[in-house]
Amino acid sequence: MSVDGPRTSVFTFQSAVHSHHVLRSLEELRQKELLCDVTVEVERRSFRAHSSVLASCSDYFYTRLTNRSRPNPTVRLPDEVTVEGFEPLLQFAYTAKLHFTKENILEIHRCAEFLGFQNLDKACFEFLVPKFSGGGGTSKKVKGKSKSQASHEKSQSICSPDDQTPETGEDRVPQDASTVMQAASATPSEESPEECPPITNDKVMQLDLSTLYDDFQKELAMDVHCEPPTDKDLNIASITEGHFDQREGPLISPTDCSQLCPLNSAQSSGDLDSISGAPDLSNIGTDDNQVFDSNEQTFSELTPKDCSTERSTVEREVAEHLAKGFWPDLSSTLNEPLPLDSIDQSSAGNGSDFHWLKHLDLGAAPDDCPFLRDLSSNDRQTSGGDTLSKEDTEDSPCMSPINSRETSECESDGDCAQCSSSEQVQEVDLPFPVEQISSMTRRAFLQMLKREQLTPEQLEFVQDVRRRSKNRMAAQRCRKRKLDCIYRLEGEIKKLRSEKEKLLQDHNQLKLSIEDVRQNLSGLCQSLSTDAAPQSEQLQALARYFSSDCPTSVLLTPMASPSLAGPDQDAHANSSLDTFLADTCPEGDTVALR
DNA sequence: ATCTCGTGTCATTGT
DNA sequence: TGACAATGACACGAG
Repeated sequence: MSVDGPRTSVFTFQSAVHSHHVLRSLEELRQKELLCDVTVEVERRSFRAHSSVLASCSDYFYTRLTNRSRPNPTVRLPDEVTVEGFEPLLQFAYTAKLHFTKENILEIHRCAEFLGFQNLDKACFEFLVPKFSGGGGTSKKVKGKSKSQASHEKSQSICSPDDQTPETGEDRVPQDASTVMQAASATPSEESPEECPPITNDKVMQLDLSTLYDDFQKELAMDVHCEPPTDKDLNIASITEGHFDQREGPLISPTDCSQLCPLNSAQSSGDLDSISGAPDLSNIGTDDNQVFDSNEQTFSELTPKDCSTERSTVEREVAEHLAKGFWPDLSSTLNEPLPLDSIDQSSAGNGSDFHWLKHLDLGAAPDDCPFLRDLSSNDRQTSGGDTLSKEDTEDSPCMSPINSRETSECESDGDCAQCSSSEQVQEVDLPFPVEQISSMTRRAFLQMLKREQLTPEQLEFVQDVRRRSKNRMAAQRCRKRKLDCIYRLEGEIKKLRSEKEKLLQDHNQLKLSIEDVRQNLSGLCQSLSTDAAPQSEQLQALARYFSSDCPTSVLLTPMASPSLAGPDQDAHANSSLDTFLADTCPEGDTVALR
């Protein structure tokens, strides 16, 4: 390995707002009908637009617009496309926001399918359409329920795939929506109207992939890193937000707040648990978002047992789904903490268990995230601040992994290690929140131990908690790395396979070329040997060679350069093959021939 | 009943 | 030498 000298760092500047600016400018241009170069006619209505935007969003427009030579074309859409379905899609193309209602979602879906609108089908319709057309349902994924409860629910909610709603006729369902699908397909008689109220007309949902950028408009995200860049480089532009506009509707029980989380694993539970202690999130929901003000109030008035004013489960699941879509790599980043030096030590008390939240600019947009907003409500209800009471830890699954989740997981099994750990928390009666232990810096931890004058029992417990917590996170990182490694290797395998494929194709191509050259040379030698009969023995041999499949080496000896004349040139025969080939063929072919 | 997957924990090793 | 991170191995619960 050689060292070529001082390493040159490569820096990358990436604007987090550029693409949004472009899109917004295009929308402004469209509104002013500036630079619009295409007219779309739908049901006798005309829409001016930019062909490049349409073509980039829709396969249909791509095909029609790229094949046109005439400037400023008019695209008349067939009857299959209606204004009701097309207008929101056009809006989406320019804003990344899809406004829809229960009434027009099917129409939009139909038009989107017809027009081949990208970035919508999987992310949106596969979930939303069956959701709305099926009348909604309750998620059976409720953490912490006893086995008997779960099996009871299972027996009630599971139905065969054949029961899927006829509107969709699709078997493919996103994994995260599978439970929804099952619930949605239940017959009305199986559903309690209190649990699954239908979504009414006045609930307009907004699929918003861009609004967050407004908050970042004056910010620039700068990734400065040395090559090679890694996936740890957080691109702020990948963060999007979800808007879930809702003016009325039941809310979910706070005791069931596991449903609020867009993630459906114990990990998510753990991460959400930690949110309750996050000061950054304590203000979530206090924003003056007009749409949500009423809900905030409703939430704050909720008692844990009061389900009468719960938000529609359907809407909640829709909101979850939207939020999940907005943070597509949220799950993948859950296990990946930021580098320690990137975490503000002042906020270390927030708990590193929710390090994934650090990937989000909560200060910029948390209030607009439906599930985070809801969490804040639960947060207020359950924790009420930094310190957690025993009641809190017992009642809500949205607590720290140590204090609550482990407790909630063990409802059916009272003597597991987690339960004993939880009980120990109560026994040792720590003078500080136990969730702080793992997130503190070592120095702060030691200072706290010194300050608090803990008993040996407390000390042992605290150190044990810290060790386990650190190890837990390390295990998560380790597994994430493993998975990343697997994915990377799979990618490399794929790449190598395609390279191999390409090389084989090249090989075959070269074989054909060789055959062509052989035939050409054969013909050439034939004609030469006819013209110069006395000296043509070698040429005839050459012709025989080129007309046969003999390996080149076999014929090296009789071969001679046609440029040489006279009997004494035999001496040069062997050495002149290269000259001959070089004269006859391009260099590449020479190599291939030999 | 069995398998798979995700996760927490422990023990060990290297830094 | 102690703290910590990484990782293999194991256990456990859920589906």
